[in-house]
Amino acid sequence: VTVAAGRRARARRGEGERLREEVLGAARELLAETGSEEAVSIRAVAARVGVSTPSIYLHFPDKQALIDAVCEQVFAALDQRMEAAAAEADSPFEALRRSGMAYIQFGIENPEHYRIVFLARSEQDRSADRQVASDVFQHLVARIQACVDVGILVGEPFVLGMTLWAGAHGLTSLLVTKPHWPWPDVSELADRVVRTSGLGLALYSRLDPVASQPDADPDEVADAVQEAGRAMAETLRRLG
Amino acid sequence: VTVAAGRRARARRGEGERLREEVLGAARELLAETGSEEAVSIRAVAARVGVSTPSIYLHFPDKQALIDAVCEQVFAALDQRMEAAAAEADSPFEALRRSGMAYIQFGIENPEHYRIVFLARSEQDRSADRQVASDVFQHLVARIQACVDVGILVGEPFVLGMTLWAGAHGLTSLLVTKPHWPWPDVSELADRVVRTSGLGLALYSRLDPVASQPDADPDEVADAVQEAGRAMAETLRRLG
DNA sequence: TGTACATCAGTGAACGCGCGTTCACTGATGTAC
DNA sequence: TGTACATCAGTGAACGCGCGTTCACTGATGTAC
Repeated sequence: VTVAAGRRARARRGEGERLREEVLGAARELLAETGSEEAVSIRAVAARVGVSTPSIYLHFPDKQALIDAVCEQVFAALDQRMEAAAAEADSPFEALRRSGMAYIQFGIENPEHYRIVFLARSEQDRSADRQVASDVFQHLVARIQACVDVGILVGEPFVLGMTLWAGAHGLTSLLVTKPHWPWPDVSELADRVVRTSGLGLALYSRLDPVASQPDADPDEVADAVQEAGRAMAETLRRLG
Repeated sequence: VTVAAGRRARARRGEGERLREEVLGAARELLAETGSEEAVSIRAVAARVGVSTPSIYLHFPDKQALIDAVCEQVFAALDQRMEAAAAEADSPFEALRRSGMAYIQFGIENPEHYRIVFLARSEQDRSADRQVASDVFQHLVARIQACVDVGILVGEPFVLGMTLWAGAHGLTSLLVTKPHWPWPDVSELADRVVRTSGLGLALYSRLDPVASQPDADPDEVADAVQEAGRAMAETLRRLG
């Protein structure tokens, strides 16, 4: 926990809001350095900014409000990254893939921010979070809807979204929480996870429901898989 | 934080180890109730057992050792559940699927234990954890190896294992950290995620590497998908 | 141009709390003679 | 059968720490007259 170099110059009249931004920035930095909500104390944030502890309360009613504000910024940054990545693609499925990669990339680059936003227990009342988080999810659902529209995915976009989210989040959170694990090449693994989820989803959702039963006849399953693969290929050719 | 009913009876000579088990059990309970490492204090554990605070130090050198011992138990329980689930299957691929479902189920039933074991930042020095965690992972790799042996999956079991783990862990950790999210039917979603990961992995690993390039020709990709689906179906028929 | 005054942007000291850990101790239990 | 004593299983009180939060305050900045 580093203390600011000198005593911060006092803001002029009407510029009190400046401190708010500085506090938010310092909290974000401390979070990135320590990686746990508990480690970011009001006192540490104040010291980092170069201001006395009670000054924080001029702009945030309590500690939770400060943390919430940081989470909001993190969600917004993630959303922006994913949207930008998707915008570079020339097809809906590719857009989905790129946004998935951007998600994982964001987590890798900001492990501690990712941790508090997606790995900390979310209490029932953090409505700000919920709002912005659901922006991220709404955009995912929209990208999936585009894939459904062109026929590359079939099914209910909300549920498809959960499945894809689970895949990307799974890898990201493992990377974030187990940095000492003997990971193979990370970007290759990310690519693999994203493609596996996408292809798996495309295939699974085309599968005859009968073939998904635990007691399905093996030959029937085989036929269903082959047919699903054929149908998927046909869609790809049509779109290509 | 509940306090034990009465003062606990003192152990007889040579039965001092009994307290160790009681402390471990109380720590496990408190963890399940509060769900955060910080909330499980030495003082609370002692109170729950009905013993004075310094007594804990008779059996654990410090708080970290106590938490580590609890994690070890949780890993062991998870491993046991997955192995038992796999044992009921009559084919390697089905064993893999069942162990995946058991993993998610375990997380849902023990969200707070899951949280500290898989969602808390793991420091470099928790070697006990690493040991037991890798038991769980070794068993997963062995099950995947069995699938590779019969030809239903192709590739390097370690990397395949990461991908599957990411899928199951992704859903589980989302369920654990975002209980207020508007989840659809959870067991159906779990089934979907596990099957999607399995099928996706089987398909993806059979895909001609050329087709996985970002700039691959769409028709080539379509052909590769169709061929992979056909090859997968053939394997399923052969095994069925 | 000068001055009284309201407002704004902060500050210093203190509060009570729960925490991990240590230390010198106590008193029951078993054992040697 | 009785007694001195070592050992074992714990205890009570205290330590120093960092935390979130509150309260009465200060002093610079701008404005009204």
